[in-house]
Amino acid sequence: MCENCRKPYYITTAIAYTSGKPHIGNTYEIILADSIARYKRAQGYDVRFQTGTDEHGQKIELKAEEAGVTPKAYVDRVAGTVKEIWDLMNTSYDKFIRTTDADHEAQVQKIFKKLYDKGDIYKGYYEGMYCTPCESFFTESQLVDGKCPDCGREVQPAKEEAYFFRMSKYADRLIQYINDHPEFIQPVSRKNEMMNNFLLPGLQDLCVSRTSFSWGVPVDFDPKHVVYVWLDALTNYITGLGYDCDGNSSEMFEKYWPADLHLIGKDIIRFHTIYWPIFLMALDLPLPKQVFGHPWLLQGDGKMSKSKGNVLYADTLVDFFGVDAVRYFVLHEMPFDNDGVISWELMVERVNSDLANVLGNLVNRTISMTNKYFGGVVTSSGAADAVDEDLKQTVLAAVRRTDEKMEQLRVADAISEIFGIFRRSNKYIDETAPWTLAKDEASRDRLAEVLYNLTEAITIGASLLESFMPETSQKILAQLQVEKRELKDMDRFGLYPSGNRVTDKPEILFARMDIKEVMEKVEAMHQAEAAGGETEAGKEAEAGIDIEAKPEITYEDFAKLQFQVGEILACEAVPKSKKLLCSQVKVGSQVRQIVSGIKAHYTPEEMVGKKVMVVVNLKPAKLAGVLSEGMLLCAEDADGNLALMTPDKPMPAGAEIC
RNA sequence: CGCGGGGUGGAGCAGUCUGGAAGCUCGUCGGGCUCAUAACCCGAAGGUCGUAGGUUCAAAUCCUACUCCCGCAACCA
Repeated sequence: MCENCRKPYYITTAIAYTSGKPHIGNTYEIILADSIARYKRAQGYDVRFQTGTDEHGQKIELKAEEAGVTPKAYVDRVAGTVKEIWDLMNTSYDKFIRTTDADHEAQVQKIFKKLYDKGDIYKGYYEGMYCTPCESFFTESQLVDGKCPDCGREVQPAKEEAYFFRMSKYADRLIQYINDHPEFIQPVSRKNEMMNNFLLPGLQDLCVSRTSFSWGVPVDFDPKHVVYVWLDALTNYITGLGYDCDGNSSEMFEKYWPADLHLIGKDIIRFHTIYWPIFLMALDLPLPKQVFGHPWLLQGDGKMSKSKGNVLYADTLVDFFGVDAVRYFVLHEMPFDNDGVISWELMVERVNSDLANVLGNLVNRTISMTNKYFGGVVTSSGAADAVDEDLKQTVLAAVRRTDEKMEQLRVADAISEIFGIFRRSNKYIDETAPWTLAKDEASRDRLAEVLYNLTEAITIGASLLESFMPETSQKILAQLQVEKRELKDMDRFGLYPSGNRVTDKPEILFARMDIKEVMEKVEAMHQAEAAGGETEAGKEAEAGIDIEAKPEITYEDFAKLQFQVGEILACEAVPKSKKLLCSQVKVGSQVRQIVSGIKAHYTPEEMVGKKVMVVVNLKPAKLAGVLSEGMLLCAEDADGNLALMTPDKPMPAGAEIC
């Protein structure tokens, strides 16, 4: 039974990007990884579980600037928050790597150099259309009417020096590897996606350096370049083990590499199943055995928005429900390859029905009866009955099926199997009706046996639960006053020590919650945030919205613009577009067609008849193939809500605005 | 024809690859029980499996077209 003993098992999560506090969707991944890591340990593996943070890049540089701190100070703070949340969620990682760790950075530089010397990385040019004020490159297809999509100004063809990785060189080997290892990409549906969209059409070389920002690992032999994201981020999986590309890797690296499982979000599957394997091939290292792209956890009540205050964070949820309830929810509600949904209502429902009713109540009633009828002593009397068999078989089968599900990484299904034990146990109580047995002294042995079977079933179920809800598992076992049952001993029913005594004061594991009260508390919390002015939304409400200031202009500049009142005569949605409405606007004696991105805020019917503010001398442009001769002006709030500007008093169409 | 995912009883999902009596959890209604956290157990109602065709003895499942929803992309003049 110990065929897995001490076999190494290396599991990683993606490293979290330190641009801000991770929300519950990000937190899901570490919890999922933790449950797998714990289960593997229970199976006897010598597990190493690594997580961490990705701390470089332009976005962080900008965020730090906004916050008025150095990038390092900024990432130190966010990395601290990430770690706090990971710890709060009781995740059992062995290593928390940061891409700003000195040893990681040093190794990235060596790897970059080595691949350059080998000829896999070469210096080239990143070509495209460049907008100088925006400091951004765009491809032809991104341009709007030949101009910068951000600011609308002229762009110039430009080249930026950059280093590239020769992906094409290894493509055939990778295709071969993926075909030979069907289990490599999970779920398998993603495999075809990668093959058909990227590998088979031919791989582009990957840009691996940047000169446009400096917050990154410098290329040591060409210091105006910094290593661009993937070569820096992905290598954490090996540098965290002590890899050294000069051949002085640690023992730990030799032991744990290749990784058994990279657990990542479905959005970065491409990088982990194409670029990462190719980097490893270039370094002559074996490839990870499996990459699992898990789905996403989405908010139920519309899109997340900071200003709406409905972004869910793990620590907020923990305040309401407790750590294990949150762990249970995200693990159980997440389908294998579809996105899952989270909302306050669903959270309360799961806590009440699964945790309080099915599990908590079962433990409570079992212990209560044991105390009431036997002074807390659990005894196997041997007075069996036919109904016992089904209970035992259900429990033992659930153990096996949990194992099968975990083997397939179907964690949600594994938990359901465990809860099957508790559901069956509740039914068993009804079938045996202990309170009836208690009335007849003659059935005292039978009563003892029934309670013994229940206690045993719960012991097994609670022990299995350790990987998913460690604290709850411990609490239950503590109340039963028994050690955790090892996985290898779960092929038998009846190992609970006969004559053992359970606690005489059982505690409620999960209290039922009232949805109305919870929603009231949520509402109060949102209001407190808004009123406190501590959140960004609060500040906006109090002080108005600050937007990025543009350079001062002269009156001549201003006078170039011509504004007039326009009357909307007709309006219709632009076909095949999501945001655009096309209006016929009367300005003076002429009618012009204007396209506006306000479909989400106004219906075509609402538009008709409105007097609006029009920029009339803007060069006409095509939007979604439709000509637009001008622009309707709107006010926009921080959420992107739009309001058309209309005259305060009646004005004729064509009246000049000055 | 931009890419991808999805439409299964009131809610959330499984089943689709490998066609063969439509299933799970929650909710609702009725009943039972009283050890327990108004919890537990049993039963019932409720579904044209997005629409329309096709293949087949048989389609939620395979094929074709269409439609709606969600991400991303693209347009928010």
